[in-house]
Amino acid sequence: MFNIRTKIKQLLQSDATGHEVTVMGWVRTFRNNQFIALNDGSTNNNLQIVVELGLLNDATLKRITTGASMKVKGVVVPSLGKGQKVELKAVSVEILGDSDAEKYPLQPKKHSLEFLREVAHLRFRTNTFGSVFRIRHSLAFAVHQFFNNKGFVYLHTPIITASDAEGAGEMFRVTTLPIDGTAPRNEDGSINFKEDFFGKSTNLTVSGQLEGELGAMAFSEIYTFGPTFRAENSNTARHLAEFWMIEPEMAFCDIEDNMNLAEEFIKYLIQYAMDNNREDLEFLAQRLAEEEKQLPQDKRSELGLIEKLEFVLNNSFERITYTEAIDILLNSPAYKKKKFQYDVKWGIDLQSEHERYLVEKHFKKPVIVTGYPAAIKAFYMRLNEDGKTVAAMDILAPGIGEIVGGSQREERLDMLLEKMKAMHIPAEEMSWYLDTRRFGTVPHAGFGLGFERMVQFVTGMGNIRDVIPFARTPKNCEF
RNA sequence: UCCCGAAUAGCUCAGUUGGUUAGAGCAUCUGACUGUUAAUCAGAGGGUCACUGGUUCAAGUCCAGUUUCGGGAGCCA
Repeated sequence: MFNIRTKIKQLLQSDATGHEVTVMGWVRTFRNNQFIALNDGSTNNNLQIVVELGLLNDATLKRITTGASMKVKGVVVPSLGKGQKVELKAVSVEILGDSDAEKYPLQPKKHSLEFLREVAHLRFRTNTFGSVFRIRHSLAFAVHQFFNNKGFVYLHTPIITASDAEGAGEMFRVTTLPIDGTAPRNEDGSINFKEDFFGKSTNLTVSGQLEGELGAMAFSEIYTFGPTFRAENSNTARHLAEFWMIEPEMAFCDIEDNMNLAEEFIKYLIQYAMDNNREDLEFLAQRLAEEEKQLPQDKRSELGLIEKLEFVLNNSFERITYTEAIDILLNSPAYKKKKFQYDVKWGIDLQSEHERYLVEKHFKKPVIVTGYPAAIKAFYMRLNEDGKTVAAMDILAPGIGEIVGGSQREERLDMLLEKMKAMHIPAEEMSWYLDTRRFGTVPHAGFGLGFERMVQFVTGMGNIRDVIPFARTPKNCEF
């Protein structure tokens, strides 16, 4: 029975009138006992339903409240009022689900993002989150389209892993053992994980990369796109305990190819949203512009959201080495005026303030930094000729910080073993990983792109909790 | 986790040097109006001032602790 439904987006796209349609959706507002603004989530634009006097009895009129769902059959007519080209003259109205106006939390007015986070189960019904999550969908779809077009194999790497050698952060333990202190013990008092479900200690994945490399060593190019878990006690606007990450891994590929792919990928995603989510981007751009009016002039962005995205599309990312980045920082007015809280010298890890200076002040566009000191990067990154830097690359985006982290991998077995020993990574447990270097090793590279950070960049949303449907952060696991 | 700030009606906020009955706009409810665009007009209801303890004749207001949220930092994507 529901296939007779016309989507509101489709209806509003056409100027055609005179025909009868059936629409279904949720009431945004009901004005004047006569005009219903109906929304079905296909677009932020509401369909105006005109209910003529006498069509409905008082009891039914009272049930048309904000949030109520309904099925409306009517005739599409040119609108007499301003604000919309066409409207629906109702022939019949059926309330599908009532919404108690006294209890429904959403009002036809502006709500704070903080408040809407507390009603995340209903915030999809707002314009802002409607736009954000339609764009999120588009970007996810574009991820698959991009890699599929290039012949990459989508590889599902495991969510539960026994590997704790990655060092990408604190992990969530996965166990079926009791937590009340009665778990089986070894003689030395430690927990006996041989009795656990998998017969060993297991965690939620912090990265699919190592498994991804195994795939690349057969399919040449793979990518993963799945949830990732970090048990870090991070309380910021750009960290989640559960987030989605895209990790391509390419055989026969060096750091240069890796950078090229990452830049092309990011631009592809932006272009896809520009082509397919124009209305939603325009809505968010306007929302941002209004928000910025509250700020003092020096805090406002130079570019609007759409201009920012166009600028990124039309300009190459700046590519510099870590050593060059350090030099720029050392020669910067900010450094000379001692504006940096953290000192700058070769060998340090770049701090947020340093990254922001490079991206937002110096280059004013996305920057790819390569050739980091080996000591501050992961064991699997390939050692450069100089013997002290590795073929790592981080892409830094304005307002977001690190959006991509990647590297060419160390494919030389002896070098890799040496590095693992130096970094106290148990080679025995990683034997399956090392096999790729033992049997037909090839130069290869890959990167990880934080999906939510990408959504943040495209939508302009300042807090990562507002670009994932249900955020998991320290002390918060609602819904 | 660290630094700073905040928590008052369903929402957004005001509340003076501590002072007796805690306010506004919007929302809600009732009525009016009926081509409205966050409709408008009139009226009404609505409060554990985050929580726990303390100081005081008296605490929304001062102090301590806790919780949560926001801004910044660290860890990172």
